[in-house]
Amino acid sequence: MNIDQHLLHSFGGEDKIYKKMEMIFKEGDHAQYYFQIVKGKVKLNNYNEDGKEFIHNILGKNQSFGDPLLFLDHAYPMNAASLEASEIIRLPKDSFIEMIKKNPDLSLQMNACFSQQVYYKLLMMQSMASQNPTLRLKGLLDYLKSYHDGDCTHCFSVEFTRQQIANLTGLRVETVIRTLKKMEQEGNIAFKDRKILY
DNA sequence: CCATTAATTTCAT
DNA sequence: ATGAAATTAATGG
Repeated sequence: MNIDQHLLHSFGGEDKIYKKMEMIFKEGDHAQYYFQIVKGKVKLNNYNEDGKEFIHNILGKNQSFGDPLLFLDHAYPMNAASLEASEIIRLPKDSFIEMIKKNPDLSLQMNACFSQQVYYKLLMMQSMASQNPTLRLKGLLDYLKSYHDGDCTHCFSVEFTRQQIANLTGLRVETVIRTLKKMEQEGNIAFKDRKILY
């Protein structure tokens, strides 16, 4: 979701600065704000029973996060933390609801966003259910590319570290490296420096 | 430069 | 085939 900054401000949205690696909300918290990134990157994650991290998603400029929880009476099922110094607009839940009531078109836009997210999450889930690391990586790449507008082959560059990719797919970093190498040989992906082009 | 962090390789299982 | 540990490369001050 990407809502006009001026509109957010006019309903009481405030700019908040987060330092690198700062917690924005954590699992179990009750949703109180709508969050939209102006600058920086945010990850949504969980830690499994033996402390390994699983990343649900990494969001950037003009993307919102956690908004589904504003419509539910549930605690957050995951954490949100900044990956780098970030600027985020924060709008209190009640004001957010007010804003939507006064701007019905937003409601429609949100439906479109949620639908899109559910759709791609479903595709992701199918890929992640596979034991085959190539399919998991391919699933992630397709998912990431869906956020990206352009549609040329091997020109979408993945700006994540190998470790982050591992945490997004539930694979080990070595497996990611080995599998990516294989995919490159098979022509599925290309490399520019060490970044993936898909 | 040195320190930190990421990528890759090695090695044991 | 997989992951922990060691090594090498890059990034940032």
